[in-house]
Amino acid sequence: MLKRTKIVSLINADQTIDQVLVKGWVRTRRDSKDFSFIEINDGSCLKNIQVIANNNLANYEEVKKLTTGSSVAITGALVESKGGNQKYEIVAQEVEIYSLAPDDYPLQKKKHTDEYLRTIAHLRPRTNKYGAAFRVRSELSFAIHKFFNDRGFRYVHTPIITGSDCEGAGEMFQVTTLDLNNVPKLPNGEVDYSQDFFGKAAHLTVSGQLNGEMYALGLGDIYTFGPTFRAENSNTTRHAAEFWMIEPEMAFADIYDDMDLAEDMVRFCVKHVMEKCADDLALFDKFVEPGLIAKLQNIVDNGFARITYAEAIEIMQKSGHNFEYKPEFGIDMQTEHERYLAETHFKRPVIVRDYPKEIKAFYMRLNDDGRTVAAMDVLVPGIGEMIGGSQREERYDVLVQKINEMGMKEEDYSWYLDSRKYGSVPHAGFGLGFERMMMLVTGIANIRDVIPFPRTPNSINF
RNA sequence: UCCGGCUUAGCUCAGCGGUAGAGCAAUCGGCUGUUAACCGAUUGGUCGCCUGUUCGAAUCAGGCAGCCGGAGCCA
Repeated sequence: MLKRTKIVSLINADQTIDQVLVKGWVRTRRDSKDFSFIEINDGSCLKNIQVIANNNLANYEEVKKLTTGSSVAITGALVESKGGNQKYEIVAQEVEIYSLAPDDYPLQKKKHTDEYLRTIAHLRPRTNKYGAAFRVRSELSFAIHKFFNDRGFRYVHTPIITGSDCEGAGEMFQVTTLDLNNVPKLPNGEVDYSQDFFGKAAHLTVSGQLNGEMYALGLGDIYTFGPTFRAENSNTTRHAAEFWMIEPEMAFADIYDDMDLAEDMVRFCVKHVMEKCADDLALFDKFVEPGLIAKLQNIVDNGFARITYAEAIEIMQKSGHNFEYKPEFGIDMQTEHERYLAETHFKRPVIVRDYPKEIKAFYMRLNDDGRTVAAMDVLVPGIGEMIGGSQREERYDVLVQKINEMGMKEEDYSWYLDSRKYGSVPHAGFGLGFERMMMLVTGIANIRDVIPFPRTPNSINF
């Protein structure tokens, strides 16, 4: 019994083969006088394999009815092509038709808009662009695991459902089994969560960082890579309600180790995808973001610029550029500022560190100047903030003071404070939005197009 | 959530006060080792929804909805 061969193997074959079996979907069919050209794609690579179906096939009349989107299994000989656009083609000995796609198949042999393809997200993986995007997504995921694994980082699975409503990274989705039409109430009118599944209010995680820190302080170097949820009503090209985040955490590390790790990781992943997905990236370079490959090569070769927040403000003040919001020490940087730094001034990714403490989270380590914290953001051309990280405040007293200063409840963080109470060490980490790195690598400008089935406000189809 | 734009054939769009068009797709036919093949014919639309203005509305006005872009929030 002949085994199926994937098209990627046939495209890259080093010699002809007497008999092969390929299975896939018809992309296009062109009839000739005595035979028909059928292009088959099986998703194993961007390229199609061209099949010659001669009119001596037993079911040739059926073969001539093959439409775009139909599924077939073809047995035949892999031979050198007489045409100019491909090295090999298959001369069919047998064409088995699994299923004929009716004439209302929504994907045509032409370019569709991304907006239209979003309305048929269940079928878009059958297009060149989205096939390429999701092959890259897979390869980029693997690159992340490979990078950390090679460096001895342990992969930690932090919880998706969390009982702490104060992870401090945004609005949360509530998780409940209570009957929303008949919610149990306490005498004071508040919801009686003691009757809920967990006996208290529960939410979907917005970050695994606090949990990740606990494991770094036991295993040394760890990372998480999993889904994250934000109930923010954000309607932009770079926000989704459900996205994947990578959060490494290193014990015995400071902000400089953290920046090195972030830069090394991005450069490793970009290089990996450039090597493994060359055809797919070539498609993006041609149709999605002209200059993409040169941009990525620049990232691999030249690395990131590094400045402090104070220097960033100074650069912008001296730039003569007319900002809508005047850059001054103390402001939270706006999109226009981030874009100016990465796109106009440095023209490459830039790491900004040492932000004013007032605009950053409680767990970031207070610098010796007393007014900035050891936080760093990686700003990327075209995307903005791709990574946010920091050295964590390891001093118990300072951390408690920060918690109180920010009006948070100390008792809510008792387990987190334990890590500073017992054997506290300097440590650092960051969070990287996986989809934003996908946007960087593919040039795809909308986050909805780098997630298989994106979830955004008012949109949860498929 | 705020600001702006868009919504006409299956898809991409034109038409912008006088009663609906093109290209592509689809269907049929022709031609051809073709490359999103090519040539010809045919089919296909309550012009997003509701109200109003007008002799007359796809076209003007108001409301609603959906989508897109920008901003905020962030990853």
